[in-house]
Amino acid sequence: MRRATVYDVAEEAGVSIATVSFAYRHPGRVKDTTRAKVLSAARKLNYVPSASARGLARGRTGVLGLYSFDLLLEHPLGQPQEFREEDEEDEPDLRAYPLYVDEVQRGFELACWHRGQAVLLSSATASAKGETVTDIAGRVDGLALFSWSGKLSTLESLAKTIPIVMLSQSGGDLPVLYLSVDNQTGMTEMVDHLVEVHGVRNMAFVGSQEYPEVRERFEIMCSRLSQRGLIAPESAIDEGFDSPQSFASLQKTVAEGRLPDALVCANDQTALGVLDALRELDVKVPDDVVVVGVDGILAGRFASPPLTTIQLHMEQLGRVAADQLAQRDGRPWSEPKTMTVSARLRVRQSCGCNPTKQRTRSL
Amino acid sequence: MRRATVYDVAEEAGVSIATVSFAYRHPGRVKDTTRAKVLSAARKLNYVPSASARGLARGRTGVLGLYSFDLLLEHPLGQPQEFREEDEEDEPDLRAYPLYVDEVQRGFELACWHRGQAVLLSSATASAKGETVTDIAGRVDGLALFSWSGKLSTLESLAKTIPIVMLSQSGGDLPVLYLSVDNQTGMTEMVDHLVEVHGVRNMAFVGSQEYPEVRERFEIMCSRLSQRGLIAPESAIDEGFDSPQSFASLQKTVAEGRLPDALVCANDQTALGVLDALRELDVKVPDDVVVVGVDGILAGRFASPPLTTIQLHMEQLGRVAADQLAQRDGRPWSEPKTMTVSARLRVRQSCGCNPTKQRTRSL
DNA sequence: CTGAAAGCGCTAACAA
DNA sequence: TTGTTAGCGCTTTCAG
Repeated sequence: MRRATVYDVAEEAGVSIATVSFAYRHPGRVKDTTRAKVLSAARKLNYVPSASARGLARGRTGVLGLYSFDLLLEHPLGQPQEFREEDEEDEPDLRAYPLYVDEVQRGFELACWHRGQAVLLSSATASAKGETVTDIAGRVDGLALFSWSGKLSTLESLAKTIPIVMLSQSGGDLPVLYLSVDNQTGMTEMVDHLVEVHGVRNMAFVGSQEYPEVRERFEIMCSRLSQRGLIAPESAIDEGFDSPQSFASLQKTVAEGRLPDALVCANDQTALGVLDALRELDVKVPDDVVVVGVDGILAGRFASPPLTTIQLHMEQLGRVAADQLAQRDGRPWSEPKTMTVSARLRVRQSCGCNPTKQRTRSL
Repeated sequence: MRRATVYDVAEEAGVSIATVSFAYRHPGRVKDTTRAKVLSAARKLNYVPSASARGLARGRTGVLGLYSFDLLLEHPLGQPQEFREEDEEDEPDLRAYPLYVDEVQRGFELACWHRGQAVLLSSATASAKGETVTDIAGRVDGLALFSWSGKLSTLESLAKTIPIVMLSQSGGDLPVLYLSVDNQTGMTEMVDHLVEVHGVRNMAFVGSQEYPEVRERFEIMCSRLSQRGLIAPESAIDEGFDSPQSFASLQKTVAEGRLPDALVCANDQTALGVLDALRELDVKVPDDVVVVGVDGILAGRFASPPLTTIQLHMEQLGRVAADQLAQRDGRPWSEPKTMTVSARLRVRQSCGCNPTKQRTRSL
C-alpha cells in the first residue's frame, strides 16, 4: 500500500491539502473541529509526513549534522559484519571507546535533543575519503566537522552554503566557526604544576607533529618553559605511540640514559602508549619519570598509574557547536569566527601526586 | 546569495538539468567531457545537491534512524546550556556514560558508516514524550527504537510505513523486527555458575518489574532454579535502585537476617545500586552475599568488587539492527519477526570468583 | 477559517 | 549521449 500523503488525508477528511498542512504546522489557524477531523483521518490512513517534501518546500531540513573522520571507525570495527566471539578474559578495549570524539558527539546530541532537534551523523570512510561530506551537507541546516583532511575547496564551497563548525581547529580564514579547546591555559597550568610541585626541570614532549593541534601544544609548553627561565626542548619526540614499534626512539633515549624528568604527551592515547613502553623498559612512573597527557579520556583514569592530564571539556565542545549552529538557522557565517572551550589540569598519580581517594560508593 | 541548484549548474555548463543529475547519479551514462564540464560548473557555483529534493523525487532518503528514550538525556544534561565548572576531584560519572544504549548506538553507527550511510539520531524528550517519533520516521528509510513507552497506535502506523526494529523487546505481534538479547542462555549460565561453583541455594532477584525484559529475566531464573530442583523465590525484590531511598526493602531484609546467598540483579545499574546499599549496611560482597548483574556496562568492570555479569553484546545488537533495516530498503516488514543476539557470562569478583589478572599493559 | 495554485530542487521515463 | 517533461509531497502566499 502506498504511503499516505496530504492528498489522501485531505480527501478522507473532506478538506483541502492546505488545511491538512495547517492542522500540523499552524494549529492556531484551523478550527478545532477541523483539526480533529484531519488528525483522525491521518491516524486512520497511517499518515507519516514526508520530511523530504517539507524540507524542499521550506528550504530547511531542521537537522544538524556531525561529520567524523574514520579513525574511530577502522580500528574497533574489526571484521565488519561478522561477530567474533570474545574470550572470557578479553574485556572490550577502553582505548578504543569511549574516546574524545565520542564525548564531543555526545555533547552535540544532548544539545540537539534538548532543543528537540534531530542529529545526522556521518563519517568519512577509508574508501570515500571526505567525498561524502557534500552529501551530508545537503541534508542539514548546519554541520560540525572533525579535523578536515579533504580538499580545502570542498570546504570552501560548503562554508558558503551552510554554517560550518570546525572542531578542535584553532583558527583559519574560512568563513566558519573554529571551535577549539583552550590549550593555552591547560598547557600552562600543566607546565607550572610539573615545575612547581614536582620540581621538573627537564621536560620533553611526545606527539606526532603532523597535527596542528599537537604542534600548538608543544609550542605553548616551550614558551611557558622559557618564560619561567627553563630550557625548552629543541624538538618534540615525534611519535604517536599508537603502534607497538613506535617506541624505538624512546627505547634509545632510555638506553642512553637521557631520560628527562617528565614526558608531556600530546594526548592521553599517546601517554598510554608511553606508559606501556616504559613498563616494558622497566622504567617506573612516576618515580623514574613523570608522564602526563592531554584529553582526559576514560582510559587514562583507569590506567596504572592513573594519568595526570589536561581535562578537555569535550562534551561542552559538542554542545557549543550544536548551539551555535542552531542559532545560525541555516545562514552560513560570512567571516571566520573563533571560540574556545575551557581546559583544566586534572591531577592524578602519573605526575607523582597522590590524590587521596575515599570511596563512598562502589565506584 | 541563493544556493545553487541543478538549473544554475546546467546553465553554467551549457547542458540540461537531466545531464547534471546524470553526471552525479549515473556517471557512466554521460560523456566524460560533459561530466567534467558539469563538475567544474558545480564547483564554481558551490553546488551542494539538496537531499530533500532528491529524497522527494526518489521516494527514499538513504538514511537510517535510531530513536532513544530520554533516560540518558535527563540526568547527565544537568543545567542544560550552562557550563558547570567541576571540582577537581569530581570525575565524570561512569554510571551515566557510557551505558548500554550508547553501545547499541555505536554498533548502529558503525554498521551504517561501513555501508557509507548516514544515521539520524533523535530522542523522546520529557516534554514531547514520543511525539517526535513520527517526525523522525518521515525522514528515514528505516527506524530502530529503544523501548517504546508511547502509544501503540503510533507504532502501528509507523510499522506500516517503514521498517521498524524494536530493540531489546523480546516479542510482540506488530509487523516489526523484535531484536533482543538471548536472556535465556545468559540467565541459565548465570544460575548454573552460582549454583555449581558457589553453592548458592537461596537466590533472590532484584529489579523493577515494570519492564517486560526484567520480568523475563526473573522468570528464566526461576524456571532454571526449579529445573535444578531448587526453590525459586516467589517474587522479585521490586526495586530499580536508581534512587537512594529505594533500598528500604533491602535494608529491612538485612535487618531481619533474611539475606539470601545471592542477589541477582536485573541489570548492572541496579547491581551497582545494590552494592552501594550493601556497603552502607556493612554487608560484605561477595563474602556475606553474592551480587551479580546483567549488561556488562563499563561501570561494572570498575566497581568494587568488579561485577560478575551477563555480558550482552550491545554493539552487535545495534549492528544487526542497522543491517536488517538496510536490507529492507524502505519496505516495512509484513509480519512480526524475531532475532536474538548472544549473551554470555562474564565472571569477575562480585560472585566470589577471583579471576587472575595479569596486566601486561597499563590498562 | 479554508481553498486554489504556484513553486521548492531533483529524478527518471520517454523522446530525440 | 543528451534534452523535455511530469511528477515527488509539502508549504505558503493570496483569494475568497
